Amino acid sequence: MANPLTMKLEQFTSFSPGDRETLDRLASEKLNTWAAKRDIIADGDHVGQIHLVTSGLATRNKIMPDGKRQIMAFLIPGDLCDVEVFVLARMDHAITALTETTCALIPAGTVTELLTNMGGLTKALWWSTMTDSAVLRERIIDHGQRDARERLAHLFYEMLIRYRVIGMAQDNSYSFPVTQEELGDATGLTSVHVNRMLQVLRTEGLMIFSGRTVTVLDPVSLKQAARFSPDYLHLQRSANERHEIAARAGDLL
Amino acid sequence: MANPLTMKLEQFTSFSPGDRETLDRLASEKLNTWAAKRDIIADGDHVGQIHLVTSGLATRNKIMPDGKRQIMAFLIPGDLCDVEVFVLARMDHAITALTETTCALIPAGTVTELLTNMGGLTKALWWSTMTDSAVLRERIIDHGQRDARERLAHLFYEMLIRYRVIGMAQDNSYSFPVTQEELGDATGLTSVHVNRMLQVLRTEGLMIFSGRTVTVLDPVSLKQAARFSPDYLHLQRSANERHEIAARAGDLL
DNA sequence: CGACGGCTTGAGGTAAGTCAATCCACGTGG
DNA sequence: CCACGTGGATTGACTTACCTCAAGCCGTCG
Repeated sequence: MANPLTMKLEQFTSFSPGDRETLDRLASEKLNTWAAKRDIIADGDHVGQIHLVTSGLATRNKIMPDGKRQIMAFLIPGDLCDVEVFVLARMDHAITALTETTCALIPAGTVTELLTNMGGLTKALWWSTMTDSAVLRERIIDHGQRDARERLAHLFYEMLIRYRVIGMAQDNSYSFPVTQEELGDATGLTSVHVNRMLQVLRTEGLMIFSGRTVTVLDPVSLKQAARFSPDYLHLQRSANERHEIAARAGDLL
Repeated sequence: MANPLTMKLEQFTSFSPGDRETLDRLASEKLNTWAAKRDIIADGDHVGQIHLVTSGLATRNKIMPDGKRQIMAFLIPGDLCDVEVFVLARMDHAITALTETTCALIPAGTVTELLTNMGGLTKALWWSTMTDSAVLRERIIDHGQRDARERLAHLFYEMLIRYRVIGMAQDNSYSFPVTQEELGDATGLTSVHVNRMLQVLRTEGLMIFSGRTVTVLDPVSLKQAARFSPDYLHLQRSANERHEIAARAGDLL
């Protein structure tokens, strides 16, 4: 009987018998089962192996500080839970079993082997992809959990950090040449409503968006208004290196 | 002067001098510039090289059939446009310059080299990651473009395909043991509203969700109600192989 | 100067949320 | 075998965040 991962992958590629055998073996070798409502991987976990769902149903989810839960994806047999292992230090969300769920654990050895053979460019590609996904997930949270004002605050705060990281922010302001229409298309709002919320943020003294430039007046309050939690950007390196990034984005995290 | 990609990546890792040199070279070797409002990569394009933004501002976006635009991400210097090259045949969205934007093109040679050295498992990981991202992007479109009924229809239709692909759907029905509360957490709706919309879908004769089981009564109409476009799942192989998948999900695409 | 793209403001409409009661299926213990 | 508790589904009445439509404004560019 074919395993669900191979079935999925065969939708787009043909495997050599060797590849298929490897995949089949990985998918059946080291199994583990979780009861319903149990976390397969908890938010913040550092995982050294990859989990492949082989039966059951799980969710990729995040519990917000206010207790609300955002489900970002349903995981069914054949789905991988935590490819982020490759490059990111820790999970920025949880994987939770909805029903009894069993996973195949792709052994740490295989993973570290792949990691060590990885060139600088490949690693760069993975990191870029993984953080992009994390940003996409945050955008889903946006819509589920944040209202219009919070969403805009979040976008502007995130962009400040991203421009800081590449050295293109001057202090707390940066050039961001978009129209309010485009802000609307990005946040799922109308330009009319974007306009009104920008006024609110301005009168609150949090930030100004004018002349294609964002000026953050009160970073702390803006962060609060955005209900911003920096972990999803994965900018934190090990503690003894932290001073290096402090110069760029550290105080925003 | 450090290039933005290296600056970004150094937030999480240290490079060997050799790696850094390679990255710096790739980021400056083959440059190309696009005027504002031009597509850097069009929806449906098949791309053989990777685009790295080095200056300017672009969006990752999708134009819907009704003409509305959903911006899924802003791309700033240091961001990669199309890592999907690795495994997916074609782009399922566009990259558009907002202002004049220049990109470094990572040459096709480098990319194919990486591709050929890729083992079956690595390829599987990439494909899984890339389609997961595509599903995440579709979820963003959900919130920007679809109302509650369409969103639920979309979720149920997508799950039907996914269960079909792994051989776990019987005809047009599948077991989906979630509560209406959980459907709400996934779609960004309240359980109350989920309930009402499920009733609508039922009375319209499109589908029934009862006893933890989804039964699609009218797949064609459900697909229409969901405004479902299958390209983001990347299940289409080359034309001469298409008959192979017809048995599983083909008629749904 | 007029045209145009983008911003601003106002008046009304609607999809979805909130709150709260009721109902139903079930499992469990007396 | 029935009483009860519990988690989930259902329904109704009311509220609200955001949308739509539409007009007016403002700066810029040909």
